[in-house]
Amino acid sequence: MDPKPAKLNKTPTIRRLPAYLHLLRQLQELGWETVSGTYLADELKLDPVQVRKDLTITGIVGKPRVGFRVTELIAAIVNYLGWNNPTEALLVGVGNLGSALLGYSGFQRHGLTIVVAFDADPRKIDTEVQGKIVLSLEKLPGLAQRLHIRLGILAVPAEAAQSAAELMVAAGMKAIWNFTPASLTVPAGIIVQNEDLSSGLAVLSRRLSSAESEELLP
Amino acid sequence: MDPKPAKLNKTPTIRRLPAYLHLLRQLQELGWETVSGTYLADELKLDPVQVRKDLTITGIVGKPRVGFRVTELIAAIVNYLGWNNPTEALLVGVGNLGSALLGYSGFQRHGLTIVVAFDADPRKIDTEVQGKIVLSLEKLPGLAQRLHIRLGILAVPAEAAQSAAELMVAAGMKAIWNFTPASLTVPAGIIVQNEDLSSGLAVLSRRLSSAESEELLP
DNA sequence: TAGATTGTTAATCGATTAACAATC
DNA sequence: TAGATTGTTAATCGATTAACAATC
Repeated sequence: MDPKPAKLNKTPTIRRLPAYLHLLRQLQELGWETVSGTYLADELKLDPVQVRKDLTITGIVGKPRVGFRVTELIAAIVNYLGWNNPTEALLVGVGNLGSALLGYSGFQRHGLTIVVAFDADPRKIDTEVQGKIVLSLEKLPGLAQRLHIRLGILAVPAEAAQSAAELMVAAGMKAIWNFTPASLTVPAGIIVQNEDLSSGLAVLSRRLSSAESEELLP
Repeated sequence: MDPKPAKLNKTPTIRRLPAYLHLLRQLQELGWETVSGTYLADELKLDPVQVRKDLTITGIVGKPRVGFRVTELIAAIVNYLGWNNPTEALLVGVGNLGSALLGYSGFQRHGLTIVVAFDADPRKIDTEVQGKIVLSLEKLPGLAQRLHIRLGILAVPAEAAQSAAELMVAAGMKAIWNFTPASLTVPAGIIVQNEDLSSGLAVLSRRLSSAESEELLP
């Protein structure tokens, strides 16, 4: 028994796993049976040591001189991420971004299905967007509980984010995937995963302006 | 002159700046003239020391017992990120995600305008999506050069990502904002910023399944 | 003034990278 | 076998957190 309970977070590694997975699936289609960590590193512009270390998290061991079995590695990553057992989610906010998320086929491939969407705008209510029905927000609590949905995707305007989050929590959501720039306040134990485009844009903007100044004085 | 040229990367700090900015703008609307780092930390669930350290990157200094001037801080962040001088971009791939990006008003607010979109699908060509004209990919090189666009947003299917990226580079793009799961190979000096939803989903999935196992054995 | 808040220096923590023995 | 590749231990690097003097 450790005095400190061992964090075991490994977020940077987890973030890289989908890239490994994507590449491995391509290799699998090409008929590769094994692949070396070195090769994966090359393709993904990563350090080979980092690749090997990352892959240990899945529990897979490779063979020296040979590498890793492609099929086995794919299964291990998918399993580690829980992408083999289906998760159902609801979505709140059917604007531009919300509609795109509704129709995004990438989620399906990772075991995530958005089963229903909600919006406050009467013109959208009871229509279908991307083949998914859009309901009034009032129906959220009842439906969420009946369908045992515990993941909510939040894509409303920033001003509406906190109240929508509260509605979600009251309706039993255990996790909120927050696509708004708002910082949500939720009870302890509720998972909030922020996915904000503007932080990516911030990094990109800085890199662009650094590149510019280097052009001038190289 | 340093022997090592000083990295000065600070990506984690840069990623947090948009959150400060969003909150500061809210406070400004409420009429706040000054705000303490402690308060910002509280609202954003960050460490106060981290907030103060982050803000130093903008060059702004606060007053003990008072805090920071809201307007000044907003201006400093906007300026640091280069969000006050407009950037024009083109977008390739007008699928679900591409359409959402075309219509995403958040970019506008950060000085980024998508001026034109391109797609390979003849049914989309010469239509308007979100008020933006969609052109044939063939027209990209000529138009990009004429308009001096140097940022390309990539939202095509993964299989088409590499060739679209090459087209962009050939047309003079200095940076590619890559919304596909593909790992792009580009010449040295070209900036690639990956923005992959699946890495966010990976983190969320792990957090969800950890939470589940804790439910069983608390 | 007293004390809340700042900016900075030092300590801690975690992730990446380097070095290397094991092995197929 | 020889050597490419693995897994692991140690060193380095960078970011976060703690401690604290300065100051309004």
